[in-house]
Amino acid sequence: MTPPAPNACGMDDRLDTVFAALADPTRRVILAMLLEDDMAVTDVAEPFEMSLAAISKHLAILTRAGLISQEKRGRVKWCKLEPDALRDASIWMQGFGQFEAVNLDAFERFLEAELAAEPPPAPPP
Amino acid sequence: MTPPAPNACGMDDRLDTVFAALADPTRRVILAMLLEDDMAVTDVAEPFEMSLAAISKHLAILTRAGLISQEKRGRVKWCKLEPDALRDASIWMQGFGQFEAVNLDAFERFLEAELAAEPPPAPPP
DNA sequence: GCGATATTCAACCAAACGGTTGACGATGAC
DNA sequence: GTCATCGTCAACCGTTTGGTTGAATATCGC
Repeated sequence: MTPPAPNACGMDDRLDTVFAALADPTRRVILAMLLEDDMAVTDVAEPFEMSLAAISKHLAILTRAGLISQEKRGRVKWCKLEPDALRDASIWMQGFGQFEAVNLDAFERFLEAELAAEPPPAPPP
Repeated sequence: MTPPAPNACGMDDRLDTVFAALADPTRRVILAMLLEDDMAVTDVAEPFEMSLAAISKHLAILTRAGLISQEKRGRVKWCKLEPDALRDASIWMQGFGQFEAVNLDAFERFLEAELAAEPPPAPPP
């Protein structure tokens, strides 16, 4: 069999870091907290029972994955959710990456056609 | 602040294992291979440049995450994609905004339509 | 300048990960 | 029965991960 083209467009490393970042419950909770509002590092750490340094490391991992951005204003560093970084991962999950952009476009057209045809079945509550 | 309810419904451990499983490029390629067809462990391993035992471990991780199932028929163990396991992860990601949850049903119909259109490259029987 | 606050850095630790090799238990072919 | 094939297990190895602590670096308020 042909080698399974593991990194067709360089997106693979990105997916590595994004999925790895999402694999930790602390980091997922942090993302959920940032969904409500931007927060300073100290405030992010406050509800957790671990050291500030540990939270700082988690935030660095989230930043490297592109899932948040950090901006220092004065002596406090503000953390901001960057939900766009989830998009690639979401797209991968739809197509498992191996169906190149061409097919994804086709899939989108397919979805549009479907939505035009049927009334959508009201997603589960 | 209130403790950030890290595991509201017990889905958290599930998400841990699913995202961790997806964080490895080898495993993502395996999932993509299984998207085309069920495969025996040996056939899954064939295109990779690592030992069969390593692939066996990867498959065990994917199985523990619920992303595939394995059924032994005779002396060959068949691996089958279980895309439903992606649903929880997708729903979690959906909480972060603008992307839709994976529409697996639509994606499967799309794949069937595509496979009916083109002659497939004949995966191993 | 001085002390308090905010954050990271550095060194360390235990545990998990991703890989190897070799032995092993099933199963199928003959 | 014998032999090859399929797949896992067990032990090992180096690296990464998730956490700790304590020192260091900015920055703010005074």
